[in-house]
Amino acid sequence: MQIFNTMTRKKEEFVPVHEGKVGIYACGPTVYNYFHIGNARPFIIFDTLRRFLKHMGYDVTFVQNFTDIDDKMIRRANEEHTTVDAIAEKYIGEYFKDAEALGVMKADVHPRATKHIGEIIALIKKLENKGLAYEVNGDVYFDTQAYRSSYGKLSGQNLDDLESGARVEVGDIKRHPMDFALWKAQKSGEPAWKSPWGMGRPGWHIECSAMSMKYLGETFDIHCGGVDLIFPHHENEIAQSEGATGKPFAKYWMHNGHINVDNKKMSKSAGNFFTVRDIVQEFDPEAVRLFMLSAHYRSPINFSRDLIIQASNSLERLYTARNTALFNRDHAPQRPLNEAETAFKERCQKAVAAFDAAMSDDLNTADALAAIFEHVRDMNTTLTADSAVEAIDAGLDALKTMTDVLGILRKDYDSTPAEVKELVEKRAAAKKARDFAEADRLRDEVLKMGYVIEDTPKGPKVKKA
RNA sequence: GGUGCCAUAGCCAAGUGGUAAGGCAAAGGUCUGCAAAACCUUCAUUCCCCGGUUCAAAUCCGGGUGGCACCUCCA
Repeated sequence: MQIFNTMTRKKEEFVPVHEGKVGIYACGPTVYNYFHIGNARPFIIFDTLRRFLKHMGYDVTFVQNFTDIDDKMIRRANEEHTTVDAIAEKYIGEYFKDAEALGVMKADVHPRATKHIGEIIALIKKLENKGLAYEVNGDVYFDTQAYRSSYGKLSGQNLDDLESGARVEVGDIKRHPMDFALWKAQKSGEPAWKSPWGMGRPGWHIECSAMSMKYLGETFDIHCGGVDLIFPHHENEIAQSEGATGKPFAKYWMHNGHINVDNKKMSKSAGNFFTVRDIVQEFDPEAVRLFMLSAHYRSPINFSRDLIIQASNSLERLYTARNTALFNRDHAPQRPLNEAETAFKERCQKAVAAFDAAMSDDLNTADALAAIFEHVRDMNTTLTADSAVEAIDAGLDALKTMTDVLGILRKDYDSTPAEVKELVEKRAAAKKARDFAEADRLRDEVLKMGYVIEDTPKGPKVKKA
């Protein structure tokens, strides 16, 4: 497949470091709160990347960290009058709830910074020995001057340009404004770990270097995250990792665009900030997922209720098509395919091929969705309750293959409760007796119970309202 | 100041040189006891504007206009 690599600013053919295997590191959340829809985008996008690579036959190792120690964590713990550890435990649990609702699979490894202090210290030590880090009063900083020639290659900026925009703080003890903390000396009341530089805690960037290399090797395939992480976070990860090992770090860098609200960046202060927890109270989480996949992952997208409703309606079309096929399948004859059905089966394969081609083009999910909708139209026009079971299965299998990659259509075709079924049968009898008033009354009753009746040549079909 | 991105129908959106995918919404029709769903038809001679290159431009080049992001540990 082709992947747009932020490092080269080009689409490149994906060639894994080890044949048949892919190692992916995704920057995960700081677990100080419920995550917001902006966080949800990379989770969904890179979960989709993972699913697609698996579908293409790769053995994928997916690593996503939890940042469980930093300023925000400490602040939150103080606000809630508890410990940083308790905050982490709580919001990691909440992360998994929301992630599951969105169809985001658990990573193969979810490393936490505080469980990798040893690896972090070892990495800092290595940088210190190479002359790329220095200690001041218990803080340790990365020496960007000593790494001058390579620093800035991801963000496409050199140190001189960066300096002009850098904020120099009064009383800064760093040698250079662009130097960044690898280790922070303990301040009173903060959690701290023992280190060669005294009690302290890791800086933000170093955890991702230490944990990604631990689980994926010093050189691995894909590193991903939001665009805002390009600088400084990912730039610093490269400096730390390649500085320490002398080897290339990640081969491909993928960055998703932001979600805006009213064309403005979401922010708490602007009051246009939505957590996933809030949104799923009102909308189907699958509609949120489909919304995220409806545009290319690198484009900025606007979030609004209207767009979630649009996505929700699109999703409905997909579910209806699947459920209709499933209903037809129950009445369909077991017989060899006729000519038209054989042609249909071939088109099913073509649909999946078109889907794969779209996804292979730097994860063009919008184009991939078009392949799904075209297949759905084909199913709706070709398949009936008189189609061969094999034909219906071909249609359903192709649909499932595609929607599984996108992580949508995850809900089963619910079985109808017995009391609803009974009313549906009574209505069918009334209808047959041409007592339409009674039939309509019973249909309304069923509707009140949350089910919709649709008449078909093979009898009534029931679905949730 | 430095570094980038974007502009396609009422809405969302794909399309990077060969004559505008797909979805939502809307309208008409077929089917239906009525519905629902589905299907058919309609819905951008045109892709922000002005120039240029080319047999050919939404796509390439130049210049505008408008919007957004990073350089603030924010995904």
